[in-house]
Amino acid sequence: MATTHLQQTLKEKQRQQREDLILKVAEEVLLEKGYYETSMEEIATRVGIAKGTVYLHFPSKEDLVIAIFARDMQTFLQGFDTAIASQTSASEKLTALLSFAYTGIFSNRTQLLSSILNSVDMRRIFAEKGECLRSIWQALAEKISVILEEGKASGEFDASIPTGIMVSSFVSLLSPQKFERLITVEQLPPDVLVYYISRIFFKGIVIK
Amino acid sequence: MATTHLQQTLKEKQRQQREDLILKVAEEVLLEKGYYETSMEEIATRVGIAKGTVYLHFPSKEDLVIAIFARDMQTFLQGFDTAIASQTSASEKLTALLSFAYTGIFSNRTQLLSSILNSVDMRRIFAEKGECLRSIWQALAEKISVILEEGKASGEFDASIPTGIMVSSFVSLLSPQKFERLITVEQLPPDVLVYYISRIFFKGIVIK
Amino acid sequence: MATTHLQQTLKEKQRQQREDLILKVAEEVLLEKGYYETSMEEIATRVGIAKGTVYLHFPSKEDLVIAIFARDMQTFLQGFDTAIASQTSASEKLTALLSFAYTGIFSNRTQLLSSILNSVDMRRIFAEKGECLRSIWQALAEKISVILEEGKASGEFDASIPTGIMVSSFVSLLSPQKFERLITVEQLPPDVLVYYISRIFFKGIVIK
Amino acid sequence: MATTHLQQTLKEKQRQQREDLILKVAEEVLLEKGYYETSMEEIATRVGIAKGTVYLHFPSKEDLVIAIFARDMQTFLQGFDTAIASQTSASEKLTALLSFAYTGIFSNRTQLLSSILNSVDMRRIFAEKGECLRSIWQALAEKISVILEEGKASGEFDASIPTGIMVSSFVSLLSPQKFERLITVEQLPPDVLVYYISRIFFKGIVIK
DNA sequence: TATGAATGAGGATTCATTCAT
DNA sequence: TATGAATGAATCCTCATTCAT
Repeated sequence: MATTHLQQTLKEKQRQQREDLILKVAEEVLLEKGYYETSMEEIATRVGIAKGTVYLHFPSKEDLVIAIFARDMQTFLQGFDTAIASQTSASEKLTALLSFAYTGIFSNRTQLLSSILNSVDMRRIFAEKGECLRSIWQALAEKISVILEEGKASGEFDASIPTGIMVSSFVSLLSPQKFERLITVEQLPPDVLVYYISRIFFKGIVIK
Repeated sequence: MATTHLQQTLKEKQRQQREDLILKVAEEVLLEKGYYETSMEEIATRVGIAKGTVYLHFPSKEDLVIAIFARDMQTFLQGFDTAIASQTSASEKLTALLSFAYTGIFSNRTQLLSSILNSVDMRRIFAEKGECLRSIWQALAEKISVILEEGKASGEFDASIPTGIMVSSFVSLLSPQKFERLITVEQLPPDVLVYYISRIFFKGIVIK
Repeated sequence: MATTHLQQTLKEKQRQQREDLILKVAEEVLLEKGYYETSMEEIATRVGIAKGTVYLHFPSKEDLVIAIFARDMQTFLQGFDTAIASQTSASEKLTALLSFAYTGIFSNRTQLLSSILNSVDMRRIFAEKGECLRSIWQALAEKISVILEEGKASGEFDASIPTGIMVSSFVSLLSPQKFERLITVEQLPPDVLVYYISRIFFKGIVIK
Repeated sequence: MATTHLQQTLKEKQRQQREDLILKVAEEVLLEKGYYETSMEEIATRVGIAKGTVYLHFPSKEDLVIAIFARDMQTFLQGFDTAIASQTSASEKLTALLSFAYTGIFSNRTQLLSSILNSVDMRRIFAEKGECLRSIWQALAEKISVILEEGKASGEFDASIPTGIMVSSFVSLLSPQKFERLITVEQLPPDVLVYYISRIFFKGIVIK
């Protein structure tokens, strides 16, 4: 019995591992080729399993992609909390977020998140199937919102600017798309980039 | 002779009109559905012509899409110049640009431009066929760059922030993607949005 | 009245000339590209007229092709008679025919005739529409048949070989397909080729 | 393990069988309709499988056709060797070849081979993709060449006729195209036909 | 459970033919 | 009469998904 149960758990663990591997590989291919140029075949091959096996984990290509994003956003949400945990002021928290998005292992995922979320194709998919994603996204926007409100309350941020616009602006600056060239081609160190972006977001480009 | 010539012109004009109509419709469908979910058939049907007729104007789906972007960017470039023509200070020019991007008839196109240019799928197509687009894009970035340099030279803008980062930040804020919800769902008037975005970009969100 | 009639004739002549030109050009393209790779568009363009104009002369692509072959076979039939006119013995006549097929301006057409008649595609077309062709072909086979019978009657040819098989064998050797390489690549002069082919046909390859 | 291996072999065998069936059916349709009138759809339907399945075996229509010819020529080459194995003199060998080409199950294939190889359309396809075919063809011509040279060396054949011309003539007489009518319409038994053709090729039609 | 062969809907593209001008 | 824009049937090919083994 106990053995059976352990085997159960072992199998479950293996299953989980494989699922994670599929998600990881699929994410890579997706980032490289985009949704429509990515075939289930290629994902399976790269993982080293058969096409059918992917379907044992995810009922459809759409669901697979949604799972990728769900996981990424979840991870992001967690990293998010970790990143702001050690910070006190609202602006420090936001800077820490930028840092988290542009630096280290997560930069690739941020890239994926924003790059694909922006595409019309993805939007359609999420519009139909991605209810769970929207809620995570909501949570994210809410967290940023809270920080901004905190900053306003403490007199740090300009309370006359609507929080919603602040959130959107911040999110815009958090998408690595537009800054990619600076990092890859012009070899700008990510932390320098983060420094300047936060400076712009907080103090603007105008000399006072 | 004169008649022939006029007919020539007339036909040419009709051809041009149809081509414009195809571009317009295709742009709409593209914006709704994205590249891969858009079929030539649907474009043709919506225009009210046969599939084959589309091919009389554009040799392939890719070419059609590239034509759309080329036209949009061209139009944008022109509107751009018009928009900044009557402005004197660098910050006024940038605000005018934001205004141009978010207000009036062009807002849809800005949407398309940024929404599709960001998709991985489009990137691949443009990487192969869209040399002309890259040059227009270069021109655009260059123009913004010039304005920012002007502002720096006149002491208006903070010269210690690299222009490249300023450009990317500005372009980020110029993509309507992230602000779309505010306009459509929360009914925020575009000019109010522009007011706040420019305020953030110029002065930041921190209280001095 | 007379003028009208002359004009009529003139127009008719022009029409005939154009029709001939279309046939000539179409024949060239056909020889180069084969039936299915040849488009009506290309024929028209090469002639220097519009696609629709071709249809004023030939109701369909199939009909155009049939017209080409009808003309070619007609020409061949005439050249045939001219070629054998000055010959007396049956074998001289056949040699003259080989010479006619492989030498001079007609070699191209012989090529076309045999090359296309052999293709399955053409067969289908001729099976459906080419009744006229079959009759010309009949006439041709009949003429060769007559010469062979003459030769048999005069004791020149071996009467124990069925004439039908002789005809088919002769026609086989008359198709430039298999000998093309010898002429183009190995630069064998056509008349030398004719010399040897007739020698094989008449005396065989065995040493007596 | 053994089971797995056997299953492997079984599957492989089934796959091979299906592939052979596709080739066989495709060959039939091709012979009936020619390359361009043959659709992948029809081939699939006649085999009793779906369109896509054909593509599991052959990456494109062109490749399918090339595979047909490759197999046919291979088979021909083998039958060729078998046919001449039991013969001693050069002329007996050549007669055996004619017999092989016109008699029995291979007659259809000979038909296809010569009928399609002669069409301009096929030529174009093979020019692009059919390198392997050319080499097989070379081998065939070479084998015939060798037999003819043998015959010349043994004093059997007339050494004053160039071997190349002999080869081409022989190949011409080996194409069933021109003799088809005799067999199908006039009900001439193939072996009688072979008898006369070889007689013509060896001794000619002239009475000595 | 894992496989991968089979499916077939879907879409881009071509081109013979028609017909309004 | 000549044109060439418009048509749409036809075809190749892809790939997400299913299912027998």
